[in-house]
Amino acid sequence: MRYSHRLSDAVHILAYIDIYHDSDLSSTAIAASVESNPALVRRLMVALRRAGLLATQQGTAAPRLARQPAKISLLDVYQAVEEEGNLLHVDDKTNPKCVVGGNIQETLRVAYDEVQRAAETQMAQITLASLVDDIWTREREKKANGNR
Amino acid sequence: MRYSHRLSDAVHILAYIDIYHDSDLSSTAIAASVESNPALVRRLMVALRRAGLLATQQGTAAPRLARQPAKISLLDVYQAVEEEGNLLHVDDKTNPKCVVGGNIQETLRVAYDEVQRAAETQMAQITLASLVDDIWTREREKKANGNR
DNA sequence: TTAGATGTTACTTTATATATTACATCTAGT
DNA sequence: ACTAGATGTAATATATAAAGTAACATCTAA
Repeated sequence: MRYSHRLSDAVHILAYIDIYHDSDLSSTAIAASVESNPALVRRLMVALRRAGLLATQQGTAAPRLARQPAKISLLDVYQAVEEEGNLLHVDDKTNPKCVVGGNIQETLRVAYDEVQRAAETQMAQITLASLVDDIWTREREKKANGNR
Repeated sequence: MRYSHRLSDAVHILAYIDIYHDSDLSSTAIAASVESNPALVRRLMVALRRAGLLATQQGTAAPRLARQPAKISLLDVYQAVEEEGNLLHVDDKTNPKCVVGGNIQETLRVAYDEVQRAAETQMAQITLASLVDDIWTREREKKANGNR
């Protein structure tokens, strides 16, 4: 499969807006950091706005976080940008005439739901604040190593 | 993205072999239940054999489970057939000159690893035996409803 | 009024999971 | 040994979804 980077890019956008809140926050500037393109950034920002995570508006006003970083979880971002929202996928064209083919779809759906819940519980415990903290920690470490 | 059904199809194969152990277990027969094609089934069976879950051999011998269904977990199957094995994916081409772009990849990798562990812990608790039980339960319920 | 941004759509490109085909290889049964 | 019929394996084609691209309407602050 071709992997989706929507979640990673959305976190990137939010972290960028938090860290560079006094600089250029245009979709073009953010896209340069993501190494993607402005339209994709804008589409993701719309999804984040609809989920109540980001305050954006047309015109020249800079976007800002709609909640404190500590109040935004990875799960919030995941649910904002991954509409399908399933980490595992059922094969939905099995043979209904067979005991296995006729029932395994529902069986797997229930099992996958349990896995999904476990993953989402963990995602709920990771905040944008902790991710931004980690980014800064790594940045400091890089500087310290570079100056040795 | 086009969703991968490797895990679902692999579980399907194992459940089929468990349930239909006295019938035709050729890759062609299994492919008819999966509504896929024999080559895909064979490729998945090779992966399952390499992981020690399935005993197959060339020639006419029927495949059989290498372990009891209660000793085969969804995690075992997942690790057997999903070589990449990451449910979430880091965008690996961010701008290294930016504080965010230069560090977020590693930051997200650590966070995603925690989510992955939570999901895998749950997968480890789901066995092939419980999945096959669930398939039979659904089959009985369908029959009961059909005979009303 | 206007510059410059977002919101939005349509289309193109690219990546990759699966389907398809073919054939080498092996084994059980004769 | 021979053969039928199965698996193991690779090459290629196809389908599909993610991301890239371009264009433009819309809005807002100065």
